[in-house]
Amino acid sequence: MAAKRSGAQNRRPQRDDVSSPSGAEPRGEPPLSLERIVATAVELLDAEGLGGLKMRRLADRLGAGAMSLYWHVDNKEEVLDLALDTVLEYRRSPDVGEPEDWRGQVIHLLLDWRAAMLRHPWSAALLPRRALGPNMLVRLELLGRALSSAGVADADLNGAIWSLWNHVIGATITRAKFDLTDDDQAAAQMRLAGLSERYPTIERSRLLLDNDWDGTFTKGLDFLLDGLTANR
Amino acid sequence: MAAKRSGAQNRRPQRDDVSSPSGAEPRGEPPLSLERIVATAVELLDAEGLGGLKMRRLADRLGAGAMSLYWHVDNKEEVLDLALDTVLEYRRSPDVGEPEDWRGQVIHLLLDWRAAMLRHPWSAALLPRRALGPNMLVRLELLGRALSSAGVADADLNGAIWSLWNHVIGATITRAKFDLTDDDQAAAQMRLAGLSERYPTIERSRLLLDNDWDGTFTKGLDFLLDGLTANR
DNA sequence: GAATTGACTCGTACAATGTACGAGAAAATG
DNA sequence: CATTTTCTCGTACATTGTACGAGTCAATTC
Repeated sequence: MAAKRSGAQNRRPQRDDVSSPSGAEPRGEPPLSLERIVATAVELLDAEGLGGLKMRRLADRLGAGAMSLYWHVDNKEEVLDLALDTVLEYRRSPDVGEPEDWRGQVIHLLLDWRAAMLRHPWSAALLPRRALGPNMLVRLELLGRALSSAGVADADLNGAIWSLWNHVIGATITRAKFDLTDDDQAAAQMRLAGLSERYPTIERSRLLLDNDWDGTFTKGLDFLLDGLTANR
Repeated sequence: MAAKRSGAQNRRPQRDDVSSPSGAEPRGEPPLSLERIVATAVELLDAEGLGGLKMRRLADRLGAGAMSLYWHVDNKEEVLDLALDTVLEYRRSPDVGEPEDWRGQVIHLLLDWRAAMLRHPWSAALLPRRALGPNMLVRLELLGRALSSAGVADADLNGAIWSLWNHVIGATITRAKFDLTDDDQAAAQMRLAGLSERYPTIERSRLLLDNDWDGTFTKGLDFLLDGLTANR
């Protein structure tokens, strides 16, 4: 028992040796900490993708031994959870905007959300498995507030939140997938062309090619918001 | 080179020994085949989830050696791809419905889609990574056709398809996640309660508890369809 | 019928990876 | 100084995907 770390903050006592006299470590590596681990994990994920995050590699980047991480973190999953939630932190825009423009607020909220995830494409793949971290909850809370202030009835609130959330999730995942498979994209349309008798419609519409992701996203968003407010 | 299998069908020459005289194999195991491998993989996934699919385990279930699978399949990823697409096969409902009821068709299409995925909850987690298999394409094709016949302009077609697709994806993933974390659900609301000052809205609406997933899904769908047809 | 080829199976072995364990170092505390 | 707490990390192991190559058996060719 007595889980080593639990919720312990890294209360480092400010190890104030300006330089270790024996210059074994050329780099003045700051000490390990949960924050540093997560930040570096995000770096690594951004640079190498989901598959690139190995505990050993992460430790290397931190100038630490692999097992040192495990004092701060229970396991790799926790690193991923924390990395995901970190990336989802909502930085309130300086201009809050007039509170009466609820629709603009919602749209801003969701666009920002989607943008945050697209900045870190690996985050999309984590969504299906990981739990909701505090930053995710903040976003849901803000969304709920905006909708509520827009006059969405309490009975419809959850449905509204989930619908919009689903839109973000779906759009982000789709977008991220097609970014990753990049070169596949042409190949995919090729494959389609070969079987164009079976898929005439999507072959003709070139569904897998020139897609206006941003446009699709905001259009779908408009439809949802229209619908949500239409039935009051 | 000469990739062992490539697109080769398993053209088994019908090994017609009714029973091997020396009863070494009590079980009349049918021979290995891509179909059997994928079918068994789906079984395993249904029974044990994504993490439960190990090549050795799969081979065991098939009464084969682990490495035998690799003649039929390039790697584990391919097994997952095939399992996902198998599960997404569209079985056309016997009553096709009148062609003029395009909206009913679309709704049926998407409900069926979602139902197929929820029957196999592991499929949701695969969506972000895997490519589009033939069965997925069939579904997109049918969706495109229905929308097209509904009068959606060609210019809007892709946007419409993707919006609806995103809705299915998002809803399915959200739903599957909350199914899996089941017991977490109560815990999640607890955690929320502890921090209810920070998340008053979603705490009050009990967002993480009593959710009417089916209702949310069809309602959001209605909004999207309304919007899609409203602007003609 | 003998030899060859090709389709298919599978045991062994290895590399990669997450992490249990426990020995320490270093700082805080008494 | 002694003791406890906090933190680091080398070693070792279990798990898992899969490369390799030998082996089996039927079909084909000579």
